[in-house]
Amino acid sequence: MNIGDISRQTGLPAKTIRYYEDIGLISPARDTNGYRVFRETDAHKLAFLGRARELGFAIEDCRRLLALYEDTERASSDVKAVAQDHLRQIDSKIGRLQEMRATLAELVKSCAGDERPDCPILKDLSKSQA
Amino acid sequence: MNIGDISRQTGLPAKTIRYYEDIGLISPARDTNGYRVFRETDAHKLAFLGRARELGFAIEDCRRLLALYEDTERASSDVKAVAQDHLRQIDSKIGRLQEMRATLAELVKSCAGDERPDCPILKDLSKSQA
DNA sequence: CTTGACCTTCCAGTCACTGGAACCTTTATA
DNA sequence: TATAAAGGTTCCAGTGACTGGAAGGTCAAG
Repeated sequence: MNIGDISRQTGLPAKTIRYYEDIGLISPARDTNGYRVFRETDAHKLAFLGRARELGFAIEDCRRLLALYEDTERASSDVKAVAQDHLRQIDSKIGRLQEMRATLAELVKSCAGDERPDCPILKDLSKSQA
Repeated sequence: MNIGDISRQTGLPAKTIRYYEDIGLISPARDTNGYRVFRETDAHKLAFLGRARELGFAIEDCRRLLALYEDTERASSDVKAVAQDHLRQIDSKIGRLQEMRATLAELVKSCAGDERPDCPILKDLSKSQA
């Protein structure tokens, strides 16, 4: 399988796949013409990576998860720890976004949105301390 | 006021303030020794920027908002449009994060987290299509 | 034999800073 | 007065996870 095939199969852009090789997440074989050759295991790893990235895991987390995936002696607690940590980070991100959202929604609601210059949004932004 | 003073006053790192000058958001005067000199208007602008960034506005949005802030002929609808657009983006971000969170929480819950290798998290990540 | 669809590498850009080096200026202290 | 500490300056490189584009090699079809 060439990079285009695997790209279609996994839904990952070819650029991304090359990048993953660059940073050592995968090491596909090479054909005599220099083309990358992807086998079953590469396909599996890429699918794994794609799914982990979808769940928001950072690349370094993906690296750790992939290592655990390939280590049949792993403890599930190690995997769980990575996931829990990520879950906490997602929660804090959501929290911060919801704070922003609340303030912003208030401001948007209070702004007439007409041709006049008077604007509570700008008023809020320009006040010294929140 | 030197950069250190304004940094303490606004809570923005000196590095950030220099960066804001670099990209043309502010243009503080210069002393004969080359030091930046910050006046009231600079202080106001920086406070404005700090607050807008806190609300998650992108730098280019900040630039637009600052321009509107300084344009006394502005229409509040222009401000509102920027804010609404940002609000929509925050909402979509929150939505995506909540989806991740839901899946991840399920997986974490289903994982024993002990010394055994069996792990539903890895199982999920390795399955071909979600 | 050429066209077009592949593939390759390498370099630069994204976003909003942040760290660090190398150096200059001002202020406080011995 | 010498010096050291605490400020200031510029410039370059790195962050994360790609993405775009240039310049060029390879392969199958007509």
